[in-house]
Amino acid sequence: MANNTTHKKKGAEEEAQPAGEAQAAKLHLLRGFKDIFPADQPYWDRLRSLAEEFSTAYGFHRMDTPLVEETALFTRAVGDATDIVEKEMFSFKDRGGDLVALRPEGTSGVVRAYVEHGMVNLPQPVKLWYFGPMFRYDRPQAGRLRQFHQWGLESLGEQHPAADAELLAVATGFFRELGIPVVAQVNSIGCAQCRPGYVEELTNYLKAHRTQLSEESRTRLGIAPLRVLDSKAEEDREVIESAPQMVDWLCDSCKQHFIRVLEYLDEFEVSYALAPFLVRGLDYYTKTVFELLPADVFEGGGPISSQAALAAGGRYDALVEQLGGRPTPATGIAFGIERIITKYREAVAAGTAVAPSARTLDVYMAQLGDQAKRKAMRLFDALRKEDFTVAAHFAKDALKAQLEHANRLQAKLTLILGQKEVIDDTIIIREMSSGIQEIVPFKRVRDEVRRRLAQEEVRETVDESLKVAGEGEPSTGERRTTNDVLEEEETEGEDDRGVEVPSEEPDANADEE
RNA sequence: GCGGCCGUAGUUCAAUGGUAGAACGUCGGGUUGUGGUCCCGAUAACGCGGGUUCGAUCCCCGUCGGUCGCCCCA
Repeated sequence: MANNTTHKKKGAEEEAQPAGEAQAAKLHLLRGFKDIFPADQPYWDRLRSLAEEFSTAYGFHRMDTPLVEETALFTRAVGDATDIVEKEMFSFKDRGGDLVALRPEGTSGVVRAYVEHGMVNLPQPVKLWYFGPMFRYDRPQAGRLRQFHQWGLESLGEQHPAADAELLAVATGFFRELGIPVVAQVNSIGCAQCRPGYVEELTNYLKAHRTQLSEESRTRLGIAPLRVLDSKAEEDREVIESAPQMVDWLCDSCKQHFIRVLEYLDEFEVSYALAPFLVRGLDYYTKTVFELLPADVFEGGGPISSQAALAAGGRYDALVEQLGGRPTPATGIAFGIERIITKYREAVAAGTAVAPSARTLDVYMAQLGDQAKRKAMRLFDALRKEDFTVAAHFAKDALKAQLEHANRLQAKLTLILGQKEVIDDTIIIREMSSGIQEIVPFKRVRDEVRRRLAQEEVRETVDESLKVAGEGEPSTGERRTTNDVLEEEETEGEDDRGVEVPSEEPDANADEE
């Protein structure tokens, strides 16, 4: 795992040494890792807050588990024959000699915590959610990173099929809210009772058709026959299509369970597609499994990209016991945040989704001269305490530079405090969009800021409603909206809507010092 | 782990077997109390190592990295 790094570092050091005081060696990101820039944050914030909103609405509670766990946890939970464990785990010996790993997925840690802390003794089910980074030492490509983020939900101690359906309901609601059309694919892969029989049948079938299979599938046949089913190789298609299907081999209880999951999906108004050949890569799944794919991967009929799944999950009734707990049924789902953000951006670019709103800046505090600087610092703090978003650059002296800064930050208002204003006990308020500015008594500055920001909001609301109303000429309906909003504003702020000239008396508003 | 394509300023791109240009950005100035436009100036790059060559950023090999695909997965 340290290969590239080591090479790189070695090279860099050798280079840096002879150079002596010359430039230090350049450092850079590890392969498959990404920085998340300020410009990206609105997207992340949106997903994080939406994830929290949906999790909470459906009764899940936040659970954070460590990024590092004993390697054994994952080999036991995920399965030591899976690729995730076999060749993709960031596993290493720590300084104490323990074999530890960066978590490759979220369920294992949650289940470990459930068992370790005796959550069986809590009212069941225990519904938990998490959001955080996962690590897999994979070769990076589209939709795949070595550090990526997942939002996950787990219902522990619940065997009811409604719990599975609920997860799909959360997922489809979430994607609808974001504006990303998805298709839910659902299947059941049975349990320890019925799956072995099916696997045997399938293996026999596949062996019988061995010669028609791709080389890859032939190899897989010996290791994981189920995996042959989701082969994307063209030559496999025919064989797979007429292969025996798990649904026909489900035992009664699995069958009943699956049917009821589907019924509940109807109740939740989740549209889904049966995917008889959907199997999942983690060993712990039983019964229900599902994947949510962006709807557009089905367009054009081409092969479905392998990194397409935006979310996936299923039931894992055996896992808790496998990790040393009492037999406890459970079901869960995980969302791939980076993949979702990619789709979300596409949808925004296509105009089918609304861009996340960036943080706006209410006030920029500009100052000239040392005395003004000091006074501005106090005002800055006062404004901040009133929950305005405020920015300033007290290290800059030139007004020009400060206004440039304000402009770049897209401040709505800039307050300008110079020597003259300090002497007069006034301050300048500049509206950045129009460039109109006004001198007001220093005491009134907070009220004035509040008033102008309220107006600004009204303007934005009006803009929005005009936009939403569409391309037609402004109708009377919209005009009414405008008036309504303004009226509301008036009752609250008692301004006659004099736009830029607020000569209201400052009826003895509380001084603040 | 395997394969394809790619690797030039902070970014997006260009040119060239004799060490490189632009745009945008950034910084400064025009405007020492006024931004978003404009004008002027500055800034800054050939991923690394080796080979071929009188000489390589250009050709070859390797490596690292990026990207896409396979495997696998969110």
